[in-house]
Amino acid sequence: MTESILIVEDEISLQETLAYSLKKEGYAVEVIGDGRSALESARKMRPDLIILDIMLPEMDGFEVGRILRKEMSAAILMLTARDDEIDRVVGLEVGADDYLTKPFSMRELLARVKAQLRRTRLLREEMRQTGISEPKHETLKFENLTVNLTRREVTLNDEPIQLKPKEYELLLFFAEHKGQMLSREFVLERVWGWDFIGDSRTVDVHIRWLRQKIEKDAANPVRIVTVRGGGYRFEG
Amino acid sequence: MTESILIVEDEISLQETLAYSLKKEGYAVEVIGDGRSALESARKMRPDLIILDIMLPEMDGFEVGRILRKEMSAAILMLTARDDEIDRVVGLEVGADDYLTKPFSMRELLARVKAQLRRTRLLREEMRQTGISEPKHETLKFENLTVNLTRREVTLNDEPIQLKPKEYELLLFFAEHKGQMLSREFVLERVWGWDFIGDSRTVDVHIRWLRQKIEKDAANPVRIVTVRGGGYRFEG
DNA sequence: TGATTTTGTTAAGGTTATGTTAATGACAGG
DNA sequence: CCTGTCATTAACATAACCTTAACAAAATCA
Repeated sequence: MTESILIVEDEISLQETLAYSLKKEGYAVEVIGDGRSALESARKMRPDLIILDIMLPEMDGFEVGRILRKEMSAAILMLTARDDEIDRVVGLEVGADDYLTKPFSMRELLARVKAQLRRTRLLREEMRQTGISEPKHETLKFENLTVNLTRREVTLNDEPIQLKPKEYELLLFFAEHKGQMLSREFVLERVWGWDFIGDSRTVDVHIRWLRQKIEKDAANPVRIVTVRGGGYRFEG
Repeated sequence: MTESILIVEDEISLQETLAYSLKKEGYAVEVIGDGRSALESARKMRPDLIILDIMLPEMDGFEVGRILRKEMSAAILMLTARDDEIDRVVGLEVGADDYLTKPFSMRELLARVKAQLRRTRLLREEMRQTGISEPKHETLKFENLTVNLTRREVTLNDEPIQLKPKEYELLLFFAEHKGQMLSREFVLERVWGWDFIGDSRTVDVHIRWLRQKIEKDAANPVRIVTVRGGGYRFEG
């Protein structure tokens, strides 16, 4: 399996240098010149790594990174021109996995690319060994509770129940992680989006509403139990 | 639990700068000055990230990195003096996750540390991810005692037992260091956090509670034995 | 043995985490 | 522009928890 890399860079000469060097290393390379097209390409291509310049026409690298980070697990390596962009790049705003400050040597870039892909590969292998990735089921069933993905509908005792959008997403997320303790932070990152800024207690309130709708006795929940000091756990 | 970093660096001034900055960021930091001791420290400490200089007395960074890479999953960030060492560092020989070429700014180091730990965290969470049908749970087992990381649950004779948050974290820490004598101070630093201010006897009290819950006879403990003048040791 | 240090044990008090409700403000659709 | 729905936050209530201090017991030392 050859690994694929998407280069998002508008400077033609750099485009060519990068593409040439990476291809020579055996990667499948695609190049795109502006931010907006980058989104499309990435969605189609599902690359293993994205090399992303900050200065871009149409939509800057911050924004592109922010969006792609949410949508896929590809490693993101950002190219910055200025030192003071580092914090935004690696910090909460984008959450890039690595960065390079211009000017950089090709050797340096190749080294970082290699390191990132190495990590991704390890991750994938682990996931395969533990049998994690699998196709999404049409509906998830738990005794008298079902979550229908295609209809986006939840039933209790075969009766559809009315959930607010966030409640549905939350329940779905818990349902997909049955038996797993989920911290508020993890839930926020995955359901609300990694860039959510706000109080983690928000989760509590939504849990409360969910409980009222899916628990027999909301005051003594058995489906979504709280793990004090940790988070919550869906028991099915 | 706070994330821990092992710094392997012989230059005193750099040691201090690194340790100071990283502690200020909230990490538990330990420093060691030569290659051979680094191995011991790393085995005991089980850090989340290792900052490893190449130039070291006793045993150079290449060798240390090569060995540790095999033994643990900690991220390795190497400090190189020369550009032409990059290939050896990141390539097959060591397999470091990242590197910095001296001289580097503290901001740059912090950014890379943050990015690495973020990845590690994500990777662990992914690994713990259950998938839809039957969860693959990461579990530590000791005869009739199990610690389930995924569920954040402890069972004794297959029956879940109720642990308070600190008790759970404490037991987990001991379980991860089976057979090792752990001083109160070390336990405090890693379980309570390096910035905990207070009496180390606090540990005793929690140990007591743990014993009541996991020992057959709490008055004559065999799982968590006390090492007089030293600390405690988990025997499994 | 008697003195001293270390650890065991317990309970009280302050602290923190979670449950719960309501108010606020954002947003979409009419 | 109004109306209704929803997400978020603040605020308060309650329950669980952690730390400390104090004394007891055990081990160590002189």
